[in-house]
Amino acid sequence: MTVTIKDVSKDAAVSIKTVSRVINNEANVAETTKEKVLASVKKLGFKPNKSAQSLRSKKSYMLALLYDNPNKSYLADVQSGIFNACKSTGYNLVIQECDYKSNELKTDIVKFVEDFRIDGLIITPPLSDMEDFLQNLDNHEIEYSVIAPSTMNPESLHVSSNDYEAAYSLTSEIIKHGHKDIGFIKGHPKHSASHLRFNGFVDAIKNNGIHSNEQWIKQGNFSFKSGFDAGVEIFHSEKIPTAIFASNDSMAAGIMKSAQMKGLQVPNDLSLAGFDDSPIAHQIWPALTTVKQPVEKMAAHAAKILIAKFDGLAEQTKSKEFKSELIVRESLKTL
Amino acid sequence: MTVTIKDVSKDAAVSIKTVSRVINNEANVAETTKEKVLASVKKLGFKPNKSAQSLRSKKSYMLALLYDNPNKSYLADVQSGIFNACKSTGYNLVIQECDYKSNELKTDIVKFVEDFRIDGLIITPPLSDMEDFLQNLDNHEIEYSVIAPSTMNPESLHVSSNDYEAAYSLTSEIIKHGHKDIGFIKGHPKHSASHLRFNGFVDAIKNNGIHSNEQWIKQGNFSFKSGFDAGVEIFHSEKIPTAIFASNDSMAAGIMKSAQMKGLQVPNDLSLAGFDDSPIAHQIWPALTTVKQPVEKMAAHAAKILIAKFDGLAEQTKSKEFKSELIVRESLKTL
DNA sequence: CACCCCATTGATATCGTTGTCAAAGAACAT
DNA sequence: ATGTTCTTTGACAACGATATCAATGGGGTG
Repeated sequence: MTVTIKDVSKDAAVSIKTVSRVINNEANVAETTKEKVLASVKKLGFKPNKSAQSLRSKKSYMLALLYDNPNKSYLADVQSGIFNACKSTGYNLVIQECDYKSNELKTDIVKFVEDFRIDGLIITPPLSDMEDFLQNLDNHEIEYSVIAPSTMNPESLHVSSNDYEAAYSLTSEIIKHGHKDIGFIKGHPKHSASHLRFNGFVDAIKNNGIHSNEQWIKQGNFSFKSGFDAGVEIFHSEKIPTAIFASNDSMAAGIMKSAQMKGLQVPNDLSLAGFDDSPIAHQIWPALTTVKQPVEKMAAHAAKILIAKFDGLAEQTKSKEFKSELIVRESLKTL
Repeated sequence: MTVTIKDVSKDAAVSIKTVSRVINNEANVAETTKEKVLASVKKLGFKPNKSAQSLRSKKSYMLALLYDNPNKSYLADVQSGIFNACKSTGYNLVIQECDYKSNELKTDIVKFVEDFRIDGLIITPPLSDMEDFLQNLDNHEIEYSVIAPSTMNPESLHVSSNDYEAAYSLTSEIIKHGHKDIGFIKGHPKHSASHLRFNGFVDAIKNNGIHSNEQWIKQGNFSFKSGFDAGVEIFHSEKIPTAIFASNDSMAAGIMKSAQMKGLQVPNDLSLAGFDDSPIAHQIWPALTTVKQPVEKMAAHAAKILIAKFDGLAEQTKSKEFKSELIVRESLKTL
């Protein structure tokens, strides 16, 4: 029926332990025996039984993705990246939704990891921005890898993005298009990305000698509705900006809705920019100028560095920062 | 450290086999012993080790979701539903992307199931519409549950939706709003949903004594771009319809873009309707009239009937049709 | 009362790996 | 040649569940 390690050991005329050594890449196996074993493995089409490995070695070969209510397209991209990274390694992914506001979050997650014998966690914003949450994982010696725009702990496994620089250059691009009256919608205050993007905006404004108007800077929370509401407020003031930079595309779409309801034409009366290049960015008209992050690649890398650590290959795959790409579309007009 | 079945058996003063019987809900255990065991399980916080169970019983406790390039929000909803259904049962989910056009699809999937010892598959359109693919699974005695608008084989495990009725009533709604010149954008021809939705449209038109204009009926493939292209074509003709019903929201958004580029105002110059209630439906302005399917619930049910079959509870959870809900928003105007 | 049957229970083998530990042999130093 | 160390290998136990099959005992039947 199914081929076991025993069959391979017979075929290769070595002990089962030696086969085990070979398939686990252990040291101290003679090159010739190794080849012999690998030949038999290939010939018989042997695949180690995950359950048996897991039972004996106390590893589950399961990673868990922790998230709290991201937009669906971000989540899908993250998952897709992780799955691709897992594919060849024998690891699997489970998904765990969390509530970052919950008081029991810390204990719940520790319990979750223990109950399901999860080998490691992949953590997305805003959970990745909660220092005490990560500290607690450290205390319990739970392995994790963080996907976040910035990282407080350079020792930890992480992938980051250059949100500050991207926001800076997108703002510069808006200014280059002749805009001087620029509004900004902040993201969810618990996400470090929100602050980085805002800081990038503020510094670009300053360095270009432009005065920013407090009235045009609104607090949002990354949701479509928060963008819409911010738009309504801004368009209510006596003077309105010629361009608005929203911290993500959903909010930018919300602003576009409020603008259109007010009779303002994008981009003729108002230029708009978002962030993330989510599907909506090019499914509305005019399409949004935005910033595209390689989310899928980032997630794949987050999984890879975690798995590399388990397999003792930590030297080869390390924490890394990924660059974003500016995408200029019709929503940004030259004045 | 961790509590095993042995600890429970000691605590409850029974054999490990009896504990096993209790946690697996086997017959022929005296009520009193059962209670005794359950008390110990609770007291010690015992959780069966999945790997050991899996190794001995030859079940993997893993379901796989098969999909081919759906939109991300649909995929996220499906996953979320399945995860919820799995949560309490001890089953896990892995995701497998497929290419329905691939020649090796059939053998690849059989190999995938065998390699990973997947217990059962959950299959989404358009894979669920490929008769020979499903037949092949049957031949290999692979268990699966299908999420699809229609089902050719009433014997199979499936959840379906009432796409025909929903399209019929949405069309009727459009007609009730005074429209007589109505266009239609078909979905991807490999999806049975496309035909059901189209048939619902055609029958509603006919039964209301309205003449349909072939020029306004275009083939799409569910993508934003195909909707956009269809719109460009339609708006090119001498007479344009007063309303267009697109087989999904992405295509409706595409039409909206082409309309706006042509200077047509939605809904004043053109009413629009979509299908699916994807996020974009209410993130554009005017928001789309559409049909909402309980995707998450459907997916959860698909997982449940599969798991119920494994646990020998097939009688309790059966295949089922889910009803969609009409959502009328601003994109539909009364003439 | 003897007999059989069926419900209940347990002792032990088993699933397919990895861990432990010891043995054999090669390599090197003395 | 001898002792020492290091590399390579294998026999067997162990991981924590379920499967097999036999034992026990209470209840029903003739």
